[in-house]
Amino acid sequence: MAQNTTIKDIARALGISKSTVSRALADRFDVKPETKRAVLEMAEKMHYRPNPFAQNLIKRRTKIIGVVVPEFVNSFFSRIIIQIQKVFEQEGFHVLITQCNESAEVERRNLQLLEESMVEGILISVTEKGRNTAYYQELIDNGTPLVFFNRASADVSAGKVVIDDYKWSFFAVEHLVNVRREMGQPMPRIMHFQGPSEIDLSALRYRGYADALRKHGLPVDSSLVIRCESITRDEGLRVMNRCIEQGLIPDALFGFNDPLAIGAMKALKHGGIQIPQQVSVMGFTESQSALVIEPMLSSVAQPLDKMGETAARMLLEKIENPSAADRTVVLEGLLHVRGSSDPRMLESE
Amino acid sequence: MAQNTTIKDIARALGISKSTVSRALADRFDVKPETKRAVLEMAEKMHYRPNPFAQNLIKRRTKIIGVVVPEFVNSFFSRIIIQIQKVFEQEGFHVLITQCNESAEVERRNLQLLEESMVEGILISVTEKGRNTAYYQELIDNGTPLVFFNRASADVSAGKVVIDDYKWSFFAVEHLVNVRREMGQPMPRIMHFQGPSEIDLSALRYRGYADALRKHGLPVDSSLVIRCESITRDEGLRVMNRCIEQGLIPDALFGFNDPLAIGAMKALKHGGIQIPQQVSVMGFTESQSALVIEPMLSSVAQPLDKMGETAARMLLEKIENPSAADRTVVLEGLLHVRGSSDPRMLESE
DNA sequence: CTGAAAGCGCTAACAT
DNA sequence: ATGTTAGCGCTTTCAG
Repeated sequence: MAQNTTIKDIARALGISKSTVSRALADRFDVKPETKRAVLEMAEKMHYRPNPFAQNLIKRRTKIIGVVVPEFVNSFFSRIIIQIQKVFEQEGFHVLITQCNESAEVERRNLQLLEESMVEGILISVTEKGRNTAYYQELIDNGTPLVFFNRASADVSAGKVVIDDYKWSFFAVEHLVNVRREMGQPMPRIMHFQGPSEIDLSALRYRGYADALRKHGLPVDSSLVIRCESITRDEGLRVMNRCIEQGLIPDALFGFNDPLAIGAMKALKHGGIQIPQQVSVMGFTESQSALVIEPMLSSVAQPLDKMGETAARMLLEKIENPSAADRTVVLEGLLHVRGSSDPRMLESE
Repeated sequence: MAQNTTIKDIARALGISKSTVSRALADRFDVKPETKRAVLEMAEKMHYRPNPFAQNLIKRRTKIIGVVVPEFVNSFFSRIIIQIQKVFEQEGFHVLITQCNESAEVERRNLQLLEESMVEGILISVTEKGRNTAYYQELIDNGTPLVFFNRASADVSAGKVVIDDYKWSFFAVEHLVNVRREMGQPMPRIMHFQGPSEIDLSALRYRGYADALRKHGLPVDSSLVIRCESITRDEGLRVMNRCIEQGLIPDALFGFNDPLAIGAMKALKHGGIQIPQQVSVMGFTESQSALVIEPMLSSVAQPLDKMGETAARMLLEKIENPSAADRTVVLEGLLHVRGSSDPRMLESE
């Protein structure tokens, strides 16, 4: 950060006042065109760069927004962030990205960090149900616009961009029921690897699962609902291995997310169990790896680009008009049926 | 961004001068303990938050550093960034992250953006060979410390943290030669999917490949070296499919990176070719998917955490002492041999 | 059209 | 130990 030229330097070099320089630089109408040109030229020549801190101090704007995500090694949030950046950089905003490794404590620290940086708004996908709810509210009350995306806090009134997890879980499980019935199993036993209780979505996706079973006249058997402690491939592997040990082999599996489903597939394949002939597997939140595993994993894809862009625009609106109403936008998902659930899809892979 | 309390407000509330408040807040020794306590209490009560812009304006520091990466959907850079953030947040810095989608033009814009934000330093992994070299140099000359990580620009003198791509490519290919010879092929034909010419590393990894062949008395056959246009799974699939069509089936394949290798595996498997019995496959820059594909992909893992931390500390050093010498740290890789290259590894999967 | 002056919130001499 | 003053770089009245 070398010491830069200031408007004072330009003023002195041109023998005019710094107010005029400031006006010329701001392209105001009340400056003689020649003066304007002279200033612009000199500014160029002297490599003038406005000092954003002096500007912010006056304008009371930072032109920075903050993003808080639970993780970003899974490409899911990375893709959303790319869109967010695209929107905000177009509007001259900087984007401060923080991630909290699924820790509510770090999430809180990140929010504080952003608050201290005087961000003009925050986009957040929450880590744990409830833990920082009061703090989200405090931020909003203190005048920082907040928009939730993907994982929202039910207890806070703010802009939200989500997909209907309940609905798409329902569809996913309905597909599993149908496909197993078409394979000649009228009463398929469908297992669910449930997400951790700290994540709101776990309950939602479970409800979709349970209601789909009920709709099709299948019992909701609690021994087929297994609570996972984390949502990684390793956990999926571990949990499914335990099931296999106990002789608990279902006809289909609906995983809370792709990594869990893929881990389970690994365990099943290792145990000599045929996918999808013996067990149909379905993930959620389609990942890169869904197309790598064999057979390819059926999953619910989410419109990540749209989610990022919608959330970004919503925040932008809130920043420009703080009294704008809080809206909740529900985006559609997309059920991708592949070989892991439906034998008919195997040939095309 | 609500209008916050200022030190002036605190001073007025306490009937003292704002300098004293400032001193008390800065925890200076020359303030009466009671006064200090009173100020701190009042600050707390009034929800005082220092205005960073006023502070920066005086201190001439932004406490922001910028990161520029070519992409971050592949978890590779995400992991490095997490470490970078860890180091800098501990030191009270903010980290501005930008990604350029492998576009040199966007990279340049990002650098300008960071420069305008008056970042105190930049960590960069370059997108394209040569394209912005002059600009990197300009930034350094203008006093912005710059540290390259992973992909460095050979033409610029600056801190660098890399792995020895030549060496580890050499090892990777040597392994392929050995494993094929142990399988009874004295003169294995080893193919290389080369990275795009715009990436410096492409040439390095190719040299490692070629030299390993030479060392073991194998010819470097240019028909076995295929230049890829991008480095995605789809490209790997496309290129290998073309090879198969042409009846060009090697005994082993060394991919520029994991996605290319995985795409190739997909094509080979689809073509009914046995991995590793007929073709041994080796990737580079170990990815998540290496453990998902079957058989699991042999690859060279890079110490991402260490790379992030080392680069961050190097930049920190440069910021604190601009005259510090430019060092280049070469980190060790790790060759992970798995079932995609070595049949003996298949059982343990 | 332009200059002088005030002030954004804060820190740092310089006084006392 | 505290108050006074000046000033960081910029914008914005207010005069002319």
